[in-house]
Amino acid sequence: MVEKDTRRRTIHDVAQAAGVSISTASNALNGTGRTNAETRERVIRVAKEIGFRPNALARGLLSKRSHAIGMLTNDTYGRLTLPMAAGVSEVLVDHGLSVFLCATNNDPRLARLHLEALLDRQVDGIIFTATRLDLEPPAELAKLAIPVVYAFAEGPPETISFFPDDAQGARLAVEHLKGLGRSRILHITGPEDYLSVRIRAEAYCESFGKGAEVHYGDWSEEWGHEAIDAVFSRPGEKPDAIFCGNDEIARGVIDALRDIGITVPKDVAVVGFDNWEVISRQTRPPLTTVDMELKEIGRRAGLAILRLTQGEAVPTGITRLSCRLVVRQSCGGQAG
Amino acid sequence: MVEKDTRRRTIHDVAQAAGVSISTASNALNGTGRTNAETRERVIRVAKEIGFRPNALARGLLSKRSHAIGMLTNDTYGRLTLPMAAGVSEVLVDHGLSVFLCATNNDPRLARLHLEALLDRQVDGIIFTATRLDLEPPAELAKLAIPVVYAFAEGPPETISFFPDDAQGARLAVEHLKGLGRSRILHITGPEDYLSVRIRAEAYCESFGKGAEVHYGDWSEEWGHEAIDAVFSRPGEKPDAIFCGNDEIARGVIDALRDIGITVPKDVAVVGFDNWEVISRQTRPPLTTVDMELKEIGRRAGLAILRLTQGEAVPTGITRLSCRLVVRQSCGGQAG
DNA sequence: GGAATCTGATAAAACCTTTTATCATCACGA
DNA sequence: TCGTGATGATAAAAGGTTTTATCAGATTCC
Repeated sequence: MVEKDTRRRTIHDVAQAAGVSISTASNALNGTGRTNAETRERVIRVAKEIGFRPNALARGLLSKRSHAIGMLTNDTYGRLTLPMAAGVSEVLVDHGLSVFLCATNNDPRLARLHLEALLDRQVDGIIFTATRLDLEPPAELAKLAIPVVYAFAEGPPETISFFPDDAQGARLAVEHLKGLGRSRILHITGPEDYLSVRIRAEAYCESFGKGAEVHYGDWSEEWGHEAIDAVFSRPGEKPDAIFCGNDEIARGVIDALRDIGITVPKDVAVVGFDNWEVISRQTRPPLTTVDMELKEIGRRAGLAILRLTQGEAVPTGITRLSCRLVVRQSCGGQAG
Repeated sequence: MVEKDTRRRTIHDVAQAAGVSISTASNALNGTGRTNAETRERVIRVAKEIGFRPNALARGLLSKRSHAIGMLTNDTYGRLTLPMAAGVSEVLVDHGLSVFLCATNNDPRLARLHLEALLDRQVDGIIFTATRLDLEPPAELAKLAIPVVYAFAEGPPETISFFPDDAQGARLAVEHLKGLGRSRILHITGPEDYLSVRIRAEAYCESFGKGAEVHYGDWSEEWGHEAIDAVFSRPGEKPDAIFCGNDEIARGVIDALRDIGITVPKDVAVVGFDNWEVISRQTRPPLTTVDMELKEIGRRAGLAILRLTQGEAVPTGITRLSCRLVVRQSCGGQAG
């Protein structure tokens, strides 16, 4: 009985089958050196026939480029990190780069463990992402010899970071509401110690002007309820629009309004933030909300790493990427 | 001005600094061969001093084990895949294995591209996960020379698959409701062409017995509303409990019940499926639901790959892992 | 004292690929 | 005929690590 050889084919096998030396095979396959057109064709044909694929480890060992990057994330695979990872991967896969995903779960020990593993693997670069903008990235990162890009996280000076443009997103929401004729717009949002919360609140105040009113709380539906109950039970003029810090709060707001007999969007228009579809599509009415374009942030971060690994320069500093307003039915206007 | 040497330290540097040969250094560091205790200590100390870490590429090239695995997933980083990825990573990181995450986005071209990249990188194994149990995994997978494990997906015969135990999960829900004295339990669930939907429905019917009633629909809150409206507007006896196919449906059901003046859990108890916390924690009252323990599925899949790469045998076939009932307030009972 | 055994260290091969330098062959011009 | 250049192929080195086989020296035993 003949044993089938299950070994992977190497360039040695190609050379032997094509009747040339290893170096000639390599030159032919990579288009380097000087090779006769006929031999080159033959080598390529033979390589395809026997199913040769170069060993990335050997290649990386020599070139000192592993064609892999690491993605280090702060959180346990939350909803922010993953769309970004999709964007990163999307940009890189066609350039032959693969992505190691490392969840540090906010544990410094785990972060160091993963970081060391990545360096041992000679990754070409690292993308660091966080769930909160104002969370400090591990200091070791800044000292590495390989490129590092921060996405949804801010690195030290002279590094490269990508963020959603929170201020522009907030303005988008407020301008939309103003454009629909709303004049008493409230802002109900998350905890004030989040940087993004402060930026959005500030942009809201500037854009809306006199009469702006911000209610800080937490990221829950519960809080949306509470805030509405408080606002509508006090005397005086009532708001005709609510700009919410995220979609969960918006959902609570909408439910609370319905409970006290106020119609959305006729009496009060509501805008959310995040476009977390499981929530925003399922509210009644479906929620108009600000999408942070996380996938695009991932794409840009991936592109930056790609350029850096190719030795090109990428401008340092923070790049803020535009948010997009997703119009559904919670504001009235064209969609009714 | 002296240039700082930014090169990574190699075992050659260690050997030189310790005044021994490369082989001795290797033996000392790995505890192989015969080494004098004193020399061994010295080598280890020197290695630590100059910050030596072995190059994983070189190591992998020789040992033919890259100490990395690939995770191939069907969906665009959905909520099912990611808890599993966390579980996988959690098990493997302490064994020095890293994880390549590849999202195929249901595109066969992309799947092949990623698969080839993984093989070129000499990964030690592959975990395939899908968003739907009855989706066919790519056929190439079965022919690979490296171990493959399926998580939340079924491989061909003689392969290794891990699933949540849908039947047990459904029984858990029904028994819980029965134990609380509920006697007219309805099942409102997703599309009948999902295998898991059929399994859960069947288990519900068996466990509940005579009078079982299944309503198939889609995975939306909308559908939960509709179903409740239909059931409660028809004549005859009304249910006192609803077992829902997922948390979104359950949320729709709870909202619909409130709208028609029926109190949860006093008049009708509700159980969900998935324990998708953004929903299950935020319903009013918070939802009692079945958790599929996705992270545990990931852990088991990771463990299986680990064993296989170490040459140990792992029993083939489908392993169904128990679901867990998360008791909140939507059923009454001890939690009120 | 000489053979046998043991100890500790090392040289060299191997893993697979790319690249540099070398070599052989042939054509061509002087 | 000899040198010059160009062409096409190849041997060898390099990358960093592990492993096998070898070697020198010390120890033990008769």
